Amino acid sequence: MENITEMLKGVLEGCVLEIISRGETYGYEITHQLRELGFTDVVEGTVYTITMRLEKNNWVDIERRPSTMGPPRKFYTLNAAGQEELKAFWRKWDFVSSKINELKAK
Amino acid sequence: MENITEMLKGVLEGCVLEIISRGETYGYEITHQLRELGFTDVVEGTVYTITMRLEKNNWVDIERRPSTMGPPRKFYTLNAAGQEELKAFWRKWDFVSSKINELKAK
DNA sequence: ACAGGTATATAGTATTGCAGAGTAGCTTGC
DNA sequence: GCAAGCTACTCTGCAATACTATATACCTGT
Repeated sequence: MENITEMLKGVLEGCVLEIISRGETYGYEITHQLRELGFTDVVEGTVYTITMRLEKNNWVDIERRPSTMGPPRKFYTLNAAGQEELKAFWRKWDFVSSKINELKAK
Repeated sequence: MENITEMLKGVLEGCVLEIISRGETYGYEITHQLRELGFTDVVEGTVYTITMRLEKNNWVDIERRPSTMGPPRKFYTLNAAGQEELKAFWRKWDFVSSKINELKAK
């Protein structure tokens, strides 16, 4: 897919929230899930800046655990504030996407 | 609607392209059309930066004409490159929005 | 004269995704 | 033992974009 960078701004964070809400997970795995979704160019650095933001905003709980596959993993789970934020994200997404599809159809 | 600024990044420009493609129009009117669409907080300055970008990228033809309602208007029409860009925008939108809706539904 | 709507223009700021690189742990094969 | 390759987190600097705030200017109505 051609360059979709700008279009991902403001939605990638929401996608990460949604992925974490499905169950405890960590940065590297989130990256791979986003790529599997179709956003093939997402790199670890990008996801890292997002998870750092989630931490800073206190939307996630964190637990560090060792891995047999490499260095320790930092597992994230959504806390109450994070779940509120996720809801807000989908509200915004439904609004914006419906408006844009309206424009497209008209 | 709560703050949708970040979500508009990368799509607002496409909306402006679409609006211009419907027929010759100018910045101030584009702003009002976006507001009518539902993006009520869009201001003239924002649209101006977008139209400047369209000019810079040579996606529009420009004609300046006097108005009976105030200062002269700068009318925009999409040229061939602009129409290509509009098509590319919708391709990207369809891709990204389908992936996000897929994530939402899963 | 003044207020208010119409209309373009611009400087400065915040947010966000990305490129590029570094550090570190574990497994496999030579 | 050790290099290669995957796993995994971290950090810096950058580019793109929407917004804030303001300035300028034209016209109409009071």
